[in-house]
Amino acid sequence: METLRLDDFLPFRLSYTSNLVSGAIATAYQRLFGLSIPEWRLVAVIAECDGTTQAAICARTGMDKVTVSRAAIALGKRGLIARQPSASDRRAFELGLTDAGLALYAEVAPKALELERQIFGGLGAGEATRFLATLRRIDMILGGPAAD
Amino acid sequence: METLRLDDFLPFRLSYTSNLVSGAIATAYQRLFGLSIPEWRLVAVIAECDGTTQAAICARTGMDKVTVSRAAIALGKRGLIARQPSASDRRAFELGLTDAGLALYAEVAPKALELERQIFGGLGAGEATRFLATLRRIDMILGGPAAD
DNA sequence: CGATTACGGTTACAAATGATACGATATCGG
DNA sequence: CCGATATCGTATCATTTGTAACCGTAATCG
Repeated sequence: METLRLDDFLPFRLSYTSNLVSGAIATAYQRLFGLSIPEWRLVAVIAECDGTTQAAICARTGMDKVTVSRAAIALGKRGLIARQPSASDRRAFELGLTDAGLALYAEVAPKALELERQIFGGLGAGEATRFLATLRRIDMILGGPAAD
Repeated sequence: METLRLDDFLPFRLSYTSNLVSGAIATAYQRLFGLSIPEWRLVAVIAECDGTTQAAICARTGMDKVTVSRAAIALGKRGLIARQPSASDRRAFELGLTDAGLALYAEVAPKALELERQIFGGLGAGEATRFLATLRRIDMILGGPAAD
């Protein structure tokens, strides 16, 4: 019989490493830009897709809608994003980066890529690519047909 | 210039998938055994290594010491683990599974392996192995020389 | 030894996170 | 149209999670 060793138990290992990475990222963003991880994610999504709504961000990132709401309010207060009432749906806001937000993004994005390179650059040639592909497969197994 | 896409950004992807897996595991354990993830981890570690202390569990699993303390107290109250004052260090407890704890573990461990198989069994032949190896490499990059 | 410092574990407190309920609008069925 | 139901975002509340202070004990150093 196959015995259980926590060190080799994939769900544990995955959580462990994810916490390590998230912690490193979180402290870096907090220190450099005063952004929490949810806030940084909002900025990134809005930069990629101007005019999205909070609900769309939830669907895309898996974040809770209240987490997104709080991050949006915080970013709005800091003048980094603008929240325009949607014309087609008066319940929703269309989110966009302000000039300040764009300026911040211009700083944050390269830093993000650099952090990624610092952490994952040490992996072998195809290793990072395979790793990402495996993560996506796991998403599909768990999330059903979703996963982008 | 290499552009940033959140969907391909490894720190995000890793966190996303980890949350998915942890969520699935957490609900299963809660429903089947009334165990939180920290509690389940304690049971697993103690089963593997009878007589460990809480500090050792922290070092091994990366959990916060107060999380471990709470889980230990809860498991003690449920009669699943025994906490014997250590002979060599009167501050520490040596943790061991009671008969009830052993019985629970005999149920939990196979279920854990089954869950792991359900989630990761769909991966290709060497894929899970490579995935685990990559996780360990990331741990080493971030955690310095540690990582077991 | 005696004092200082470090460590194991708990407690008390603060921050973050998620579940629930709500107001407002939108959509659907009759 | 109008009522029932679903959705967007927010606010409230409970739970979880981490941080800082604490009590004992151990180890270190003069």
